[in-house]
Amino acid sequence: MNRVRVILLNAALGPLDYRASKDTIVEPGSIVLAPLGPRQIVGVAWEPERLQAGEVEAARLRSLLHVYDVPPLAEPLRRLIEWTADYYLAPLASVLRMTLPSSSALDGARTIVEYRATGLVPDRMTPQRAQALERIGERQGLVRELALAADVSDGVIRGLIKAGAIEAVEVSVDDPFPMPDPDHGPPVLEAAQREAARQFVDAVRAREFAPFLLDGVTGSGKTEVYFEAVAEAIRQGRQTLVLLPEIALTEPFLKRFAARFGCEPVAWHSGLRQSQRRRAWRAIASGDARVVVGARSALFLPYRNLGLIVVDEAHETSFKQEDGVQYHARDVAVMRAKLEKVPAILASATPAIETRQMAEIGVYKEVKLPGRYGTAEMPDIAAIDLLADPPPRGRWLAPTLVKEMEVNLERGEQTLLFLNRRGYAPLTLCRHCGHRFQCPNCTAWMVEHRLVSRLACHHCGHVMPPPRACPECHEEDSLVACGPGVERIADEVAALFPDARTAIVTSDTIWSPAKAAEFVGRMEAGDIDIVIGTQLVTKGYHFPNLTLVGVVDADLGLSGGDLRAAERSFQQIMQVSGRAGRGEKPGRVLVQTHEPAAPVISALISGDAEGFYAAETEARRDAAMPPFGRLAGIIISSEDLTEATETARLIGRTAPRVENMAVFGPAPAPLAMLRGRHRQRLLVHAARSLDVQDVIRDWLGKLDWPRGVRVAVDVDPYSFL
DNA sequence: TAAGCATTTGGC
DNA sequence: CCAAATGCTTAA
Repeated sequence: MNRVRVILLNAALGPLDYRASKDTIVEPGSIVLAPLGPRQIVGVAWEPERLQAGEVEAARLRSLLHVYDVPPLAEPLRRLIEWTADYYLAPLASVLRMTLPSSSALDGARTIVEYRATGLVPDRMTPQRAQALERIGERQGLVRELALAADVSDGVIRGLIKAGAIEAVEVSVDDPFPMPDPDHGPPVLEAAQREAARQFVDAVRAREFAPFLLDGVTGSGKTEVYFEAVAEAIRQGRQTLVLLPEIALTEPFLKRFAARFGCEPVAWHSGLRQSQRRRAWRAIASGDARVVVGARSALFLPYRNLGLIVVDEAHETSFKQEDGVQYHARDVAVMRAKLEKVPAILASATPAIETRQMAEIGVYKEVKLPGRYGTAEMPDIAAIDLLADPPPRGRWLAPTLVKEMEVNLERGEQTLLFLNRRGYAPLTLCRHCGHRFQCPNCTAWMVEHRLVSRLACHHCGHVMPPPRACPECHEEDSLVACGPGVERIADEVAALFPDARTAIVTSDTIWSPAKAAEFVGRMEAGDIDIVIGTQLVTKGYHFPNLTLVGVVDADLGLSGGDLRAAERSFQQIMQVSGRAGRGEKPGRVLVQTHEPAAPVISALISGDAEGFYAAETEARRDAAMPPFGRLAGIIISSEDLTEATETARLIGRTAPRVENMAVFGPAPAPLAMLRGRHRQRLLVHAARSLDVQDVIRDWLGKLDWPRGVRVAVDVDPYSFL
């Protein structure tokens, strides 16, 4: 009898021991099916010495039901799972869940039976049989398909099978993915790109951990450069993982990849169907999937033979997972590269201060691309002072911007208006009694979406039809929209330029790779003159005829006031500006602001990115904020207000006194209610040298709170709501 | 996390 | 009095 320690896919349970018969060796990493009470549940065998479990005598152990016939999770991945659970204070089972597919994908290789000719001539030949054999030739398929192709009945085919002229072959339904060809479409690189590519190729060959920051302005050809590293990994028969921030980005990426390597890579994202997920997972686990492109969740897949990790648009905050295990995919990617002993390339035109700092102190190697590729120049950025040059009442586009749009339209060039606000208006109120429409489940206004005629909460998804009368004072037609969203800007554009063809690009209109592809197609064909979009359009698109960008409200991002507000605004406007003038025509960017003198705006206009970064970095250093200090948020939530506040107070009261650590709060979270749960927050601020996770684990581990109260720890938080 | 069992609630 | 709803325990 063997004792096997198993982590079950159950976040509430620690590791449990099971029995396996003497002759079945269950090595660590094996995926197993275990009985749990009356249920059967998937789990993974683990090194017993690495996990504590309650001692259960051998006689009481139950037997494992099954060991799945898939490759066991390799050691580097097991260590990554442990590290992630440890660092982000998450249950091992929750991290493990991101690695494993649904149980149907684990079942044995599913095959179907197909038929093909053996070349054997049957003893008894008939005209139908001769016709069938002739027409079938090399073809292989189901009986029905062969009969159809040969224009004979099923019976004829069956007869031939019996006679031995046609044989059965087992075929896997998990079709292999096409193999990318590293020499399919080699690019023409400029000198700086060649030098950068050479460093990456060398690193892939070295088979050692090597973190890089690939830093170059938008349009400098970063993708072509890291593609050379991907090509090298393919040549070595090793796998590459490319992380992208959002699926909306994947479509143009897949096209570029296909142009370079002759076929599309394997995509991994939440939109995959069950069968696609199964096929991709198995190909990744077997090593057959050579290049995998995915969002965050592709990070924990069981690559058998990883050779390279790339994080594209590495500054994107969407790499931070905000529910479940609150991990930062960029940071976990670097850790995985370290454990797998492979290079990691973080590519960005506007790297995060955290990443720049790592390059600064020499932990990451910085590889810079100096200018834009080819003849393209960086766009010219200017501010529009909304106090000096205000839009007419009830309008949001300043006359200067409108004039530029008009000129651009006449020239037949494309314009992009950027406003990071979905819907028509962020707030609706009654002009008679002042009633404001609030979400019943969240501390948030209901946002009007006029295109679908709904009021929607952007936090919980609650929707309602816009009422004709105010629910408070019952006055009819008294509701007014306050402030602009992209739909309202689109209305304004339609009023100003009735003949212009416009498109709204937000997560409401571009919610699938197919939608993104359609939009890209229309842009490239010149079927769109003016795009109005949210941050979705700041990402990775390349439209040569897009020459004017208008930032509708540059001050919006600064209102939140968290530690990264200025940095984020800067990155966002730099990225959206980077969409302009990517072809031969120069680009122009107009930034509407109430505060043209604000450091962010003046840095953008003067092009002094370095100065801005330096000042931000110093401010962070002075305040001992990340990356010079550490933060962790503790979020307490419950449907019951009293329980939430009581628990938050308990946690605050029992905060340990530790040197180099301060605890702030509890206080009601800015989003005091979310999805029907009342929320309280604490913030832990500590020195870099302190193991905050350990302190918090110890602190919360001693406490008890009512069922129904959730306490979540957000290590290295990005959201302070 | 989810099933199974015990206890409470409330409809008639 | 019974069925449904709610709560608590347990899992190797």
